[in-house]
Amino acid sequence: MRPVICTVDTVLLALRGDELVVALFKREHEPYKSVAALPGGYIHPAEDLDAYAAAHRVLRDKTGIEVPFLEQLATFSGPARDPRGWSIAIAYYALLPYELLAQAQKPAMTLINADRIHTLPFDHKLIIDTAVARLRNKSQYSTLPCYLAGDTFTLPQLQRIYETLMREPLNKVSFRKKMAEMNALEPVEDQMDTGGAHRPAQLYRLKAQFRGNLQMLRRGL
Amino acid sequence: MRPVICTVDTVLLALRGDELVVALFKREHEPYKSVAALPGGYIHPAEDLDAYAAAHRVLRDKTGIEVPFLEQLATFSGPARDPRGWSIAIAYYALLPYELLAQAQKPAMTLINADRIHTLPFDHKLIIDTAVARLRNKSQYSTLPCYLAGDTFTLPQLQRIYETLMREPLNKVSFRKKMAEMNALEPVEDQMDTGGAHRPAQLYRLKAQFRGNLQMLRRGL
DNA sequence: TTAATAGTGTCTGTTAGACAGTATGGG
DNA sequence: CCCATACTGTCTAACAGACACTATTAA
Repeated sequence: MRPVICTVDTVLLALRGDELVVALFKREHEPYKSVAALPGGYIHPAEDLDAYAAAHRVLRDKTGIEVPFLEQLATFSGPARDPRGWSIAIAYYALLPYELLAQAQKPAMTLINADRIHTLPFDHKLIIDTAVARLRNKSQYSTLPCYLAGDTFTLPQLQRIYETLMREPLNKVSFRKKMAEMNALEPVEDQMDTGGAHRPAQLYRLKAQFRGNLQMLRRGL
Repeated sequence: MRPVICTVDTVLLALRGDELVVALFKREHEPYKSVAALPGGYIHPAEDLDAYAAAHRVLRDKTGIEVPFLEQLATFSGPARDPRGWSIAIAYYALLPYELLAQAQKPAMTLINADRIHTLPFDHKLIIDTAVARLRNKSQYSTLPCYLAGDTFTLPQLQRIYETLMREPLNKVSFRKKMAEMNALEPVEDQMDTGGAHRPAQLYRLKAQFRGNLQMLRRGL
């Protein structure tokens, strides 16, 4: 009886303008060698404390980045998803600011629109679709989209991020009330947005206690 | 290099009166032989189409029941959770009406209050706590609690189930508006609740298209 | 008729959101 | 001063929930 193949796969997401992109990497090994696919790899029992640590390791190795947000998505399994045999992929999704992803550009990496995925090896299309659905869903009632902004950001910038994810315009007054209600942001003292010929906006950052975590709204946006 | 141990564990939940109970089974094998724990077992690659099918098989074997609702919860992993070595448990949670669970009573099965879990083998306390938190959370905005009622039920019965899960009284008018908004229930023709000396209630059932699925509310209860 | 619970209409306080006003920078 | 965008106060409409009223059964 052949053992079950145990892997982790990660969906690394960022916002490039108003486009949600996912990072694919040219595969170094068979199967599907040199085809673009989600970054993933075998679990290393000798090295990994758990699957979360394995996902972190995979992303660190492929991108050199310590991602600010990484969460388990779901586990995909079965005999057909991997030609090597019956396999398990514990899938994670990670969010990061586009600037961070762009400056760590690796030759094997390509960014593609996460809403227009066509054919990919394994069941990676299904995994990406699941991750995007989860991100869009959680955006309705949590601080999740903050991880797609930089370390500091203005409320108008953040609102544009939410609007892009939710694909609908949001009311400015309500949006600010909801952000205040979550109580997860703090103003950055004496700092303002660089910008054009107009009033600068207050800069904010996630409070330290919420970095890596999420804060939920009782009622969504 | 020893292979990763691949298992599924299932959290079988039911409402006994106003008490949420989880089914534990006396273990047949080492480790923790004859200790009560979550029903689970190895994935059988030759037999299981995927981990979901394995969870269904485990529950069928232990209880003889085809559970009406089964959903993946999360995957737990690491070197310490199982004394046999580095392991993965793909955890599922299942809901069913208490009557169904009670009539399939097996000698190895015990039902314990899901809110008062103390020590259990492996990380089964963590898995149960995660399942209960998920159930309570999804109860706020979905049809999930319907699977704890029988095939047919009245709205007052269903409201009591929601109230038990959410641990707060609900407004009758609002509750009914929300149930209507989800549009997932249909009245059962010409049938009324058996009961006492009072007006009988209309019986409802989940529409066929929603059995095994969930319907979500845009804004919670 | 009474008791008991099912189901519904009405009113009220809260909240979401439209709108328009003020604030504050550069040109 | 003008323009553009940030922020905020006000008003209105929608919604949630309290309350009470009607409906329907058994005894």
